[in-house]
Amino acid sequence: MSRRVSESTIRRLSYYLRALEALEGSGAATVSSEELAERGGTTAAQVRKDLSQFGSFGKRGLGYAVKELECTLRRILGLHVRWRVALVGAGRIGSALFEYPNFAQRGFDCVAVLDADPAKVGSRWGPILIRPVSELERTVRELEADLVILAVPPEAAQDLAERAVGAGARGILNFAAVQLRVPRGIPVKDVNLVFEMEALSFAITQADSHA
Amino acid sequence: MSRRVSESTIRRLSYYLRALEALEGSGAATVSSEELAERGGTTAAQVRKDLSQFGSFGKRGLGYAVKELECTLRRILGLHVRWRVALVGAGRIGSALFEYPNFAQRGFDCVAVLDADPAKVGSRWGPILIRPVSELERTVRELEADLVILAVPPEAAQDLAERAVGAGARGILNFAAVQLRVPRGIPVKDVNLVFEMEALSFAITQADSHA
DNA sequence: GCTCACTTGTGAAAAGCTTCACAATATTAG
DNA sequence: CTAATATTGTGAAGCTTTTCACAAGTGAGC
Ligand SMILES: NC(=O)c1ccc[n+]([C@@H]2O[C@H](COP(=O)([O-])OP(=O)(O)OC[C@H]3O[C@@H](n4cnc5c(N)ncnc54)[C@H](O)[C@@H]3O)[C@@H](O)[C@H]2O)c1
Ligand SMILES: NC(=O)c1ccc[n+]([C@@H]2O[C@H](COP(=O)([O-])OP(=O)(O)OC[C@H]3O[C@@H](n4cnc5c(N)ncnc54)[C@H](O)[C@@H]3O)[C@@H](O)[C@H]2O)c1
Repeated sequence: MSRRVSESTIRRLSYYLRALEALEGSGAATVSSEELAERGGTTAAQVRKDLSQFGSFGKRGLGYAVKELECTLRRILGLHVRWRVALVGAGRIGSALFEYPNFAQRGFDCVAVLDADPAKVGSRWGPILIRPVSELERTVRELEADLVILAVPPEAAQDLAERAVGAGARGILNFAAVQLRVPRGIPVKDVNLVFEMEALSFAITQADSHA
Repeated sequence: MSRRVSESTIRRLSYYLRALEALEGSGAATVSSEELAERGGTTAAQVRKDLSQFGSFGKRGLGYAVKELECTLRRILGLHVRWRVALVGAGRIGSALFEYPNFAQRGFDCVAVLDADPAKVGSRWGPILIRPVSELERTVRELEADLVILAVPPEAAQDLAERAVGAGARGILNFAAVQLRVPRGIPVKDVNLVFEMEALSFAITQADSHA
């Protein structure tokens, strides 16, 4: 059943899951690939291909059972368990993320916050005490953090990534604008908002020069 | 010269530009596709293919002139002009973005901040006065904002996107977890951090079930 | 000038992803 | 039970992106 699944498929699964949640709220019991496609911004054929990589979840003639597919998608995405997250960098982005209620709602629990700034270390964010980043390894190990969010300056990111992985972290969400080198098998997701803005800049410029 | 350029190519161009800036700082005058690839997390052949879509910028046997290529990439990405940005939603993400110095450094100037909350409207963020979102159209039009950042709740995003585009906005960076429908030719970039976390969750779960 | 080491630019091959098209299957109505 | 209608699951086709491989160009050393 499982060969390599593409990044794009995974992103779409997340969209489908959102769509299903919305549908469940509105009381629908089943949904067609057509409708799921509409909400996920893709095509019906793509929806079916995506899902078929993991099994056969629909009924011909009828569509997919909303609740059941929702549950299946959660399981596929690994969202049937809760994830333990350590946040490194208690700055502007770090604090926005920390206060973002969707993470916890989605199964991602922030179990620790770390920072290098002595002025921040020791202060409290709600129930969480900000720890010195020198305790990164111990924190990841003892609190069994699965995921690490790096919201630190670019020059600190590589070192922190290595240390976190060495201590047992299994995946990284990286806000620093550097290409992290990590051991094979450790997934890294980069978020770079400037790159997104640059892509907009390119698209507009391109359109202009063509007009 | 210009057929359709892929999203992935554009993202890599951004990486190359960062790499070139770093190289310029370290005094190097030329750089090979090999070295650029290393820093951009890709392969030498990919670098050359990416660049060749826009012209021939290298010298065989030597590589690329750092300063020159940097300048060329800026022009390709449309970063030789400054972009005027309106930020809609002065919440947690909005304020982190507003204070992020890299945007301005990169040519993206925040010319207005808008919010629906009467408690926020009228207060100042540095030199900027927060405006009521009812003035969105007028603001975009009068301040000639090119780009709009939507850092608002999902249910407000579609309406605001339509209004912004109607008033002349040419691109959107969207933090709300909805698939925006906009007129053809208006680029939209979605940032969804929960989706990134879910992709990590999937990758780890997948790896486990395979082990 | 000639050779050598190096590196680009690019057509062609390979790999990956999306769309198409339709047989297979389920439900409903008569 | 049969016909009509709906919708999935999937091989094959089509398209896009990446990788390969190498001719062609460049500068340095002698
Ligand atoms: N603010 C934004 O909107 C934004 C947007 C995109 C990307 N980013 C990126 O995210 C990262 C963080 O940005 P920010 O705006 O939150 O910066 P910030 O300066 O507000 O916060 C960075 C935090 O990291 C801490 N820190 C520095 N070195 C550290 C280390 N070695 N170990 C642990 N903590 C350390 C600092 O004390 C600070 O609290 C940067 O790489 C930035 O480029 C930020
Ligand atoms: N905080 C995060 O880390 C984070 C992460 C990922 C995504 N997001 C998404 O980004 C968006 C903003 O998140 P946030 O955490 O900053 O939320 P927030 O509640 O802190 O801020 C939202 C702001 O939007 C304003 N607003 C509400 N309706 C509006 C309208 N119609 N017009 C203009 N302004 C309006 C509110 O007054 C508030 O100031 C949300 O869609 C959220 O899901 C946030």
